[in-house]
Amino acid sequence: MAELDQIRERFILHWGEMGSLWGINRTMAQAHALLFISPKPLSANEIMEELQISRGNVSMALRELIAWGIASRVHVKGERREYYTTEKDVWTMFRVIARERKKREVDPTINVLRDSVTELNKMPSAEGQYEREQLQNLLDFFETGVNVYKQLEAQNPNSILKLLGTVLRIKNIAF
Amino acid sequence: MAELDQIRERFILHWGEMGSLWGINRTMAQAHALLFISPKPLSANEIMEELQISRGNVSMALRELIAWGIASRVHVKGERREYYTTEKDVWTMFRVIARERKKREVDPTINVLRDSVTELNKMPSAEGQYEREQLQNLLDFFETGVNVYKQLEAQNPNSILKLLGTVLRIKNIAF
DNA sequence: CCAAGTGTTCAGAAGTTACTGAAATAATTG
DNA sequence: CAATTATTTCAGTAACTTCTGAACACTTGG
Repeated sequence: MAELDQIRERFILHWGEMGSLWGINRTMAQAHALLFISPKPLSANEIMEELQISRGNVSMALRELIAWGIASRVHVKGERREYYTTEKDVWTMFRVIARERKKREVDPTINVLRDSVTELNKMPSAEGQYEREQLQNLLDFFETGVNVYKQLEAQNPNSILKLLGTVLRIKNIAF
Repeated sequence: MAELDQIRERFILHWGEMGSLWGINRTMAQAHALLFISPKPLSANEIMEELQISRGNVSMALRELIAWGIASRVHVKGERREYYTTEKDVWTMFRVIARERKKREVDPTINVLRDSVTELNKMPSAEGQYEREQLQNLLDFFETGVNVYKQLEAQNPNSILKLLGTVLRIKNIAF
């Protein structure tokens, strides 16, 4: 049992570190890891205890996870307090994260690039030539990415696997 | 000309913000943006001036960019000081970034997951059942990702585009 | 309608990361 | 080889982010 706890803890700590590298705060990532490997929904108190953090911090981390769409409140019958759980299917979880990151990061970037290119196109042709090209290339890259994303978004996890399988097979033939 | 500067600045600031969200420090991302849209290599002095940051900060940001493999020193003939430039091809740039992030983030995660699953498999079968399943799923996900990455890594930018094209077409037939 | 349990918010404290500027080091040149 | 210029390093500080804990709000059971 101590063994199991140790493995859980290692995973939780690691996931927390990864979160930091990804611009997600450590506690939030840890709470996510904890919910992800817990067979049952947990109460705020249990999370508090497991992660050794304050009540307020738990409340904020859960709020954020819910805002991201990867955790949710669960009512347990006959229980007064709220319980929390997280998306358990890995593919769905990453799809949700991808959607959110696209919205927060990619879409605004595309807007900036599009506006910039439009502005640059209005300018005397000699000026800002190089800048125009580079920003256009970046824009094309992001737009291609968004197209691929949109196609994948519509698939269920199994279809995605099949598609990936196809890509890999094609590659093997071609090279 | 003021117009052009304004567009450059907007892009640089935005790229800096994106960097922060991605766990890359703002200055580093700004320096990268600046080099990316500059037709010619820039000296540390010029970067300092453009971004209004200290000499030391420029030095550190460049060191990091070089460590990531997306910027490099350039010797300009007859010039004493060093000049710096960045990978100008967008696809190559993202390939380099992907390789680096895989090394820093994905590989260590896979190691943790693999070890954890191995440990859990040694335990009495009833214990840690759920944890085992969840970590195994996560591991499978990352391993699939790495496989896809490895296939794509070997391609030149054009092949990647073709592959993506194929994927999108297949999708249209299947749905 | 009070006491106990739960959840939220937020000001300030603690912790972390980024930046400056000065000193050290290195490279170049007359 | 001394003077000049360029670059790196790093201690200390500034800026920013996260976390705590106390105040408040709400619910429920007695």
